[in-house]
Amino acid sequence: MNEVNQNNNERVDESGSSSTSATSTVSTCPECDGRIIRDEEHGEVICKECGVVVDEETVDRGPEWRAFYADEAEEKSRVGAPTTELLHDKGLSSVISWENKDAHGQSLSAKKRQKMQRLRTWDERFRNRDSQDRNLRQALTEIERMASALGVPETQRETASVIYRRALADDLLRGRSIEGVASACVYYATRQAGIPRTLDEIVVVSRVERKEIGRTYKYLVDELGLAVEPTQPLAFLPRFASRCDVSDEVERRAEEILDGCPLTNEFSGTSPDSLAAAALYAAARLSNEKRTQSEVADATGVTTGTIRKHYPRLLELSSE
DNA sequence: CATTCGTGAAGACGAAT
DNA sequence: ATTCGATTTCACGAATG
Repeated sequence: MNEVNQNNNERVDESGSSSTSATSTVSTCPECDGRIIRDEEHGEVICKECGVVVDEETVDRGPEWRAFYADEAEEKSRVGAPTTELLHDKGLSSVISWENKDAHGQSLSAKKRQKMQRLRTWDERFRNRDSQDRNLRQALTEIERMASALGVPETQRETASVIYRRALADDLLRGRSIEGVASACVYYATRQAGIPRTLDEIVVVSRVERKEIGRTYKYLVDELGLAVEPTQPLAFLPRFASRCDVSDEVERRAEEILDGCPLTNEFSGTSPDSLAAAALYAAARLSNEKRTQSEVADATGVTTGTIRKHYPRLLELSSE
């Protein structure tokens, strides 16, 4: 009930901007100090630990307006207005009496009555929208709060918000707490981005039980027809490694171990975070940076027993 | 002495019915 | 909605270095 998150301290770059380092390799992430990797496929520079997209020296929060070369103009014109999903709009409210009387207390003609009835139904719709807005507003601050506590980058917060909006629009919130759905949205967003957090990690910053988050998540995925790829053990590795404070070499070794294991057959059904933890333990053991099982367990949220159970097979398969 | 290892009961989860 | 099978967790004691 203690532990967790000693590495999430916000570290702000006090030296301000400048730093005009050429477009060479950046090595540490401004958000979490993790390793920065160049993603050739998407032409992005990203942090493998938290998923932050680091473009040269700034985090890109908006559309790309500028094109530096002629060829880029086409590519970058994809964007529209620089909107953010994190904002909500205020609605106006008004009250319409239920009585069919005019301002003088006189009864209304049949025609006017019909008109008023139409107005009421519209009023009802707007009022309904208002309550949705309040709901949304609260949800968005929740998402913000949890995301920043977890070090989840902007883009993922936005997808979380988008999902929440869809859930709201599709009337999927009945009987569910705002927080629960918001938590599930954050969980989904991180998974979607390929930098998944554990349900346990979400629980730490959420006021909702793990069980409910899981249930809600599944519900959302089903109802909204969201496509989620099964989580890969490799996705957990960078964060786990940094929490165990092992060298890059050990991390790479753990990657190799996981690479060498066909997930489809041998390890189907084994939860990916368990495998990541086991691989990490195995890698540290192979190198001269041995960690105890309980150290790895504390850092990863996987129990010692589970690590024990898997690491021998991982070693076996990877050494062939 | 700390760490690792093996075990079984109990809970949680996904798939199938 | 319930049942079934597999996995994970937890707690314990034994073995190991």
